[in-house]
Amino acid sequence: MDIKLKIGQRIKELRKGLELSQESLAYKAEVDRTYVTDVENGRRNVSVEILERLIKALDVSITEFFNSKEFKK
Amino acid sequence: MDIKLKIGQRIKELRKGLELSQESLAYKAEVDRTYVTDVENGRRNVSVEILERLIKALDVSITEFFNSKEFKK
DNA sequence: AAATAATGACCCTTAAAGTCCGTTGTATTA
DNA sequence: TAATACAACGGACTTTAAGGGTCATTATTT
Repeated sequence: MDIKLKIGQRIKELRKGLELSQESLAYKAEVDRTYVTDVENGRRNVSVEILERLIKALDVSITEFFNSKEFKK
Repeated sequence: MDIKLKIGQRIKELRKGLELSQESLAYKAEVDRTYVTDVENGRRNVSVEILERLIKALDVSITEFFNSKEFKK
C-alpha cells in the first residue's frame, strides 16, 4: 500500500483516539484544515517537518507513530 | 535536534553499516547523487515518498528506521 | 426536517522540494 | 605524481508540496 495512505490512516487512527476533529488537529499542528483532510486521505506527499508537527500534535513520539503494523515491512 | 539532521544521521549510520557510498545509495533509491549528501547533512526537508525509497534502499523497514534513540521523544 | 458541525473534493498560487550540471577538497593507491 | 573514489558545495533549472479559497457532501444534533 502507498506510504501516503498508510501515514494518513495512522494519523486518522491516532486523531480519533484523542477525539479530535481534523480542524483541531490542524490548529495544533499549525497547518490548514483542508490539508489534514488531504493527508488523511493519502493525497499529500508530506515533508518530514510537517509530518513531525502532526505527530507532535498527536502526542506520540516519531518512534511510536511508525511502530504500527503497516510500517513493518 | 532538528528532524532533518536526525534523519540524515540515521541514513548515514545505516549506509555505512552496509558499506555503501552515497552514490551507490543514490542509485539504489533512484535519487540524485548530490541529494544524498544534502539529506545526510540535514539540509533537505525530505518528502515521505523519497524517504521511503531511501529507507528501502537501506534494507530496513520504516519501523526499524525510526526505532532509534533520536526519534524516541 | 432543518440547522450545525465535520469532512471531502476541487482549483489555483508561490514557496520549496528535487534534479542536474559542474568544481573543489581529501584520502587512498599505483 | 597521477589516477581513482568519495564527499561537499554552488548555481540554474524543473517539478511539486504547502497553503488557502470555495462549494459539495456527510454526519450529528435540535
